[in-house]
Amino acid sequence: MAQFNDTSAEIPGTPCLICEHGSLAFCGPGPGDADEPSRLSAMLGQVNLIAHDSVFREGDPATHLYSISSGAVKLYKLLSDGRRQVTAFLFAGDFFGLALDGGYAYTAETMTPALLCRFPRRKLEALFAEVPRLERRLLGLAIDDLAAAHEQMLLLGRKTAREKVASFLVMLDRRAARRGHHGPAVALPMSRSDIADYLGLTIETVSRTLTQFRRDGLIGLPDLGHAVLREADRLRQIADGG
Amino acid sequence: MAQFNDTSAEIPGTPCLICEHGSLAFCGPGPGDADEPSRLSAMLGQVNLIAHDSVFREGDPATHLYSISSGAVKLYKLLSDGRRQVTAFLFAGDFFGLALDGGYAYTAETMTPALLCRFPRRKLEALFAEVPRLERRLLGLAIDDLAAAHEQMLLLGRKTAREKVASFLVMLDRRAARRGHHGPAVALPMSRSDIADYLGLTIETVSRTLTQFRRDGLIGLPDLGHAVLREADRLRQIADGG
DNA sequence: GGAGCCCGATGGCCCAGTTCAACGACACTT
DNA sequence: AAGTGTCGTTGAACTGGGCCATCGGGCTCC
Repeated sequence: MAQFNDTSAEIPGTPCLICEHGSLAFCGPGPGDADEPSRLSAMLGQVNLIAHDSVFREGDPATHLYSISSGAVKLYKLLSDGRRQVTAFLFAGDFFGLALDGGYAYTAETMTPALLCRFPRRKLEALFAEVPRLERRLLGLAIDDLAAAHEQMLLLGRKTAREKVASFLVMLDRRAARRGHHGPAVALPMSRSDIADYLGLTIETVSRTLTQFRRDGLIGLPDLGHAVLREADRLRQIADGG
Repeated sequence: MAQFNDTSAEIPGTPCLICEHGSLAFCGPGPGDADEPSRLSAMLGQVNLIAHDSVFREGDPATHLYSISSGAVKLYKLLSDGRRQVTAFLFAGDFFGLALDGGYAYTAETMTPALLCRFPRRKLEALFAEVPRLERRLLGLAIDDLAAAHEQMLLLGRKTAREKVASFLVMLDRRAARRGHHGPAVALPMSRSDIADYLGLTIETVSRTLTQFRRDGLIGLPDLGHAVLREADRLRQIADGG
């Protein structure tokens, strides 16, 4: 046996798959900084995780920033009695783990097998001084996250179950398109329970609402892991409260 | 993240009222940057607004960053049919208006007469190159906001009316203490309607829940604009799902 | 291959919170 | 001081979505 059997595998070829995602990922190189990717790749590590694996938990010391090379991740917070709020679904090119000394504000868990790039926070901060553009990009990403969080608050606080589910499908579709997935079906790597905890609903209501959309011809449900938006415009209308 | 979070500052006599708030405000100078306050004050403008005045609206071009010198401000988003989600209540020392080129993600409105400091975004960005610590502090504040937003998602998606109102009172109390207000009563400068739209409830439910807390001896309601937390620990317990 | 298990779908009932309505307390105006 | 508008409280009835129970399909593991 001339081979290692390391679970956190080293990836041959490119030093960081994530950088292929370019402008979507915060480690993507910019036009004017030819030396930046190599500096970054020198300090980043890769983590290979199976599905339903925990990346870190709420309150853990925030040691790394993560970026998703492949796979899907969810973020969530818990109440003491087990009630859960999923605050984000993340896919290839997305990043997470931005936190202060108080520790991570949420738990991060894979939904599928996933390859993550991670950067030690301390080392990244040292690099900020040399590559200011890096910090600028991180601030931009934080602002994007903030806008998404505000949008989700509007959904959770003021939308009906029907509007919530429509918003969810439209959001997944838009983000899949942004990642270059233009197929007819949107991937649903998360469970119905995850969807319910993301939308502030119960599993039953999510299930019923999806069934109703299917009966109304708005969507197709070829299998549990996919949805086809047959009437995307109508869904967008429903999502916005029409 | 001490590097992001280093907002501790001693405030000498400064031309900007906002800087009196020291560590709370992002324009407060740091120990090592003696020339920073003057650079900042050179580019900041002050805005004096009456109560219930609009600072900017969702979608407006994001020209300035704002910091509250005195008064109280609310942020909110609207659905097309008028449903509203208040996403934040802000007080002296808080800042808002962080946005990218897509424009502001929310509307900002005063709840009381307010004195705001504002910084032109473009000029501030130019200053980032000279004073990197500024950008670091802004990133730290954005991360704080993000954690608060996640906490609010948990509240909106998974807490009961009783837990929501308790959380709201406890949050106001904690933040008032942070601003140095240690009196017996918490100020409620917002209307019942604002509270309802912040908690994802109706005015009636907020009113009934406050009355119930008062009957149970948990709070006092000396007048419409104040609440006294008589059993703060019990309220904290309720807020966390106990 | 079948026993057990997990997950999602569906039906029926129920309740927390909404909706509708009335009313009282102020503040401002004439 | 009477008229009017705004805001908060309270009561009564309603309902959207939660809760509980059942069922069925696909999976893993003997």
